[in-house]
Amino acid sequence: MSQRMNTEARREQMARAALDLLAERGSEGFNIADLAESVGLVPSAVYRHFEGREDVLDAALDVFRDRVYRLVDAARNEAENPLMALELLLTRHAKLIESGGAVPYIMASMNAPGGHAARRSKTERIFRGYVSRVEAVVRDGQVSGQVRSDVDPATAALLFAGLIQPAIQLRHAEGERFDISAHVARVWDLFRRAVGHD
Amino acid sequence: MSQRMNTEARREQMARAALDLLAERGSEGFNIADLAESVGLVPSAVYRHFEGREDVLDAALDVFRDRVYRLVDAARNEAENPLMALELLLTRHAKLIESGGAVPYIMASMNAPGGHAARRSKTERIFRGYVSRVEAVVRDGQVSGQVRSDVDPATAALLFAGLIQPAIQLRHAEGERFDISAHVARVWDLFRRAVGHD
DNA sequence: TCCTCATGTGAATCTATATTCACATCATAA
DNA sequence: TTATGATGTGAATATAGATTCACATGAGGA
Repeated sequence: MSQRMNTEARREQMARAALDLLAERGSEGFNIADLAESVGLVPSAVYRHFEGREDVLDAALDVFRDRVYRLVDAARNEAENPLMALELLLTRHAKLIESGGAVPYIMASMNAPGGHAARRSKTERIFRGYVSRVEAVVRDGQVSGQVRSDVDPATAALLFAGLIQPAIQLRHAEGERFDISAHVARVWDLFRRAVGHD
Repeated sequence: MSQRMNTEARREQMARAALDLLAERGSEGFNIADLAESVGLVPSAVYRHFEGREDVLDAALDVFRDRVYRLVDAARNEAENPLMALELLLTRHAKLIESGGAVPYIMASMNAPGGHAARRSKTERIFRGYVSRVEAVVRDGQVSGQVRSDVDPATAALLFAGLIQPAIQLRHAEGERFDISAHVARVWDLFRRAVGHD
């Protein structure tokens, strides 16, 4: 028999493992058997801790949301000023993508139609939460004078999200051949010119 | 019995229908039974014209690719100058998304991991083809002097793709509430400032 | 007109997964 | 030490969906 674990710890472990699997195969390729195996258990054991497949995906999304939001908040706290916060955030996204972390994939495929309605609306909320956090940083930038006041913060926040999204696709498709950090550095210059003072 | 049709016409019809279904439900939710019904046939009839599900998806991607590329080429031909070509292309993307056309969805979910390897590499090629067409327009812009020469065309092309991608997500999630044409107009100003002079 | 092939149909079949269930085993509290 | 509830296991079961197959039918050429 495998190592026993109380259900709270097991849920946590499985949610993280599920997120990793989602990163590799997407929700389409995700299945209970692989999840169970990845934590050294048998498929039926998953049902000791989750109501079913959707419940697992829901928990994985919670993990995802916490990680992403933490990433934004950390960048905001650590940087000296709002623009540097966005730059830091962008480079950290790139690093995560390079290391194959789960965050990037989900961010990119969040929009997949089909699938469970509740799951979709959850990913929608997560994305909006992300964007509104970035939007807040943009507003900070306007207060500090780094960002032009005629820039619409919501628009700039969506543009920021767009800096990384196509790069995620290419990275996923081309792997190492696509130097995402280098791309991000170049596109950051464009973004700064777009929102900053000349 | 349903209307008979020769296999070439039927394949074409089914490929288009498949693309519409993909737009609604994604590849995860796409199934042969619904496809058959949407053209007034019975599931097994699909196999008269396609080898199987993957073959259908492949054909749908061909339709998708042709439409997208045509969109870029048309914008390039119709506009007076490269920057206006990009603006026209962007607004047409927005229109397509508003009308619920299939193009936007696939563009957005193209990166979904999992799934058939051949299909993935096909979507990758399509995306790269799209980006390199946009890249060519950017180069034109540099030649004509509208785009700064220190801008990397590949980077700008990816940024351009990023203008529309997050908007697709929001549109998909929020529907009518998200005014994508208005957003696109605002983000275009940012893009022009990023790549243009002054 | 009659034949034959291409196309359409409905009923199987096959397969991958999720899910359930009866049973086993371990931790721990009394 | 023993009883009990929580966790893990392996063998069913259930189901959705793709795929196959034998048969039907209609259009067009001999």
